[in-house]
Amino acid sequence: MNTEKPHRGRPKTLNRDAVLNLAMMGYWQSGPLNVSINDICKRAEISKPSLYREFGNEDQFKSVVLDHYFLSAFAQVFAVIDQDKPFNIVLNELIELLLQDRAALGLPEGCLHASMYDDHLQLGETSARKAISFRDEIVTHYANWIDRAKAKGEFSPTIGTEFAAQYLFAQITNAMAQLRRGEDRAEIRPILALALSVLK
Amino acid sequence: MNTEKPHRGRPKTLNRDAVLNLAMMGYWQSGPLNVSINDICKRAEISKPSLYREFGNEDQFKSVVLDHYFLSAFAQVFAVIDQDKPFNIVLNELIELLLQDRAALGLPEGCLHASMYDDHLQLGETSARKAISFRDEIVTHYANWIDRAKAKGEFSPTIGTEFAAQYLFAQITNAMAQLRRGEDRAEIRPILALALSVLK
DNA sequence: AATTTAATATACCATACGGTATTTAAATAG
DNA sequence: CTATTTAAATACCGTATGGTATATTAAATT
Repeated sequence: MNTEKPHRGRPKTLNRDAVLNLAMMGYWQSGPLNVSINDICKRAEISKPSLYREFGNEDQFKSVVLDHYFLSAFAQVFAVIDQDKPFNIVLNELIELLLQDRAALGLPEGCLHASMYDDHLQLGETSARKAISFRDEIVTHYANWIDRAKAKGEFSPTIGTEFAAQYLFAQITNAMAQLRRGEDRAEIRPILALALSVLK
Repeated sequence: MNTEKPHRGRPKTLNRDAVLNLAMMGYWQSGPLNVSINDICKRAEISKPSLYREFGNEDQFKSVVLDHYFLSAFAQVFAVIDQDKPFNIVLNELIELLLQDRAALGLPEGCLHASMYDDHLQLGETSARKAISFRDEIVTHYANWIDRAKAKGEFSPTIGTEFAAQYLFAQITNAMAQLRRGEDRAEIRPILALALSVLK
């Protein structure tokens, strides 16, 4: 489906989605503070004014890239969590998803959102707020999952839901940071598994 | 004690220790990637050539600052661990030390070594190697502590020492990262406590 | 007092950054 | 064909970076 209706001026050649994908991969791979606008323009073969016209400034651009990541890459995590399976099963599937071999899929290590949340104090206002608000969304999603598990008697009612969700987020963020540092999956997996075993 | 023996040329006015302290605080506060040589020279009121003459290049300088941090700030951690007290007691004291109110002491949040280890892929060769080698030293120190606890029957013999030490390092690094992000101690403490409770 | 040595400060280098003023190209509307 | 609208590309701006060549200054030795 082509939604573009003929406009008046010179037709745009900038492929918004392609640029977002490329930038997402760059930030994901190298960290959101280690890829410059110049880099992105060079790799996307567009001019800087084109990027600025389309996205505003660097801060707003990063924010949109984070949106893009959240929709395209993070959705899988929610898909696993939202399954109607026993808590422990889903937890194991989640660990496997997070620690799967990325190189084989052509994807960078770690999690772009985790990196942006980690660096949010050095980011611009727009992207920092977005990173924080996505964190809240993720934690809430975890909390809903835990509440459902509690209702099914699959989760200890003595652990507060909100706290358990924050704990889950902290442990997963930690594992993602380890991955991004290039640590070995074989070392990360048992650490994450042990840390999350207290929720079983 | 004044170890300086009269040299031939102009006497140096650069106070090496003062510069190292100042740089350590800067890197500790803002992260090792977010303080420039220009910044440090301005704040220390020295010229750039003076700093380069004394320390080589930025990478080597950061490496020496990390040494300085390790000696001056990290020693407390080892002091707590090396106490001859029951494992659980020492573990609690360690948590308290790590999560003490830094602002009251005029110290930055987080841990400079943890930050440098976290960012070691973006650092120069010398400082990256030092960060890694300090990590190994820390993990070894943890391992020795755990072995002593095992000998006293205060630590489960079913958990591998090396793995437990890595787990400890990962959890503490995680808590330090949370502190540096400005998260609330009241949220961090129970997370760390729960994660480390599996070692009891 | 003249000379040597080493540390200092000034001023600069090339490079890269985020961001933009200005010109040029491509389409539609009259 | 001309005017208008929109997007593109070139070339530039000010600022900051890590790093250094050069000149100057201050002490110790001769």
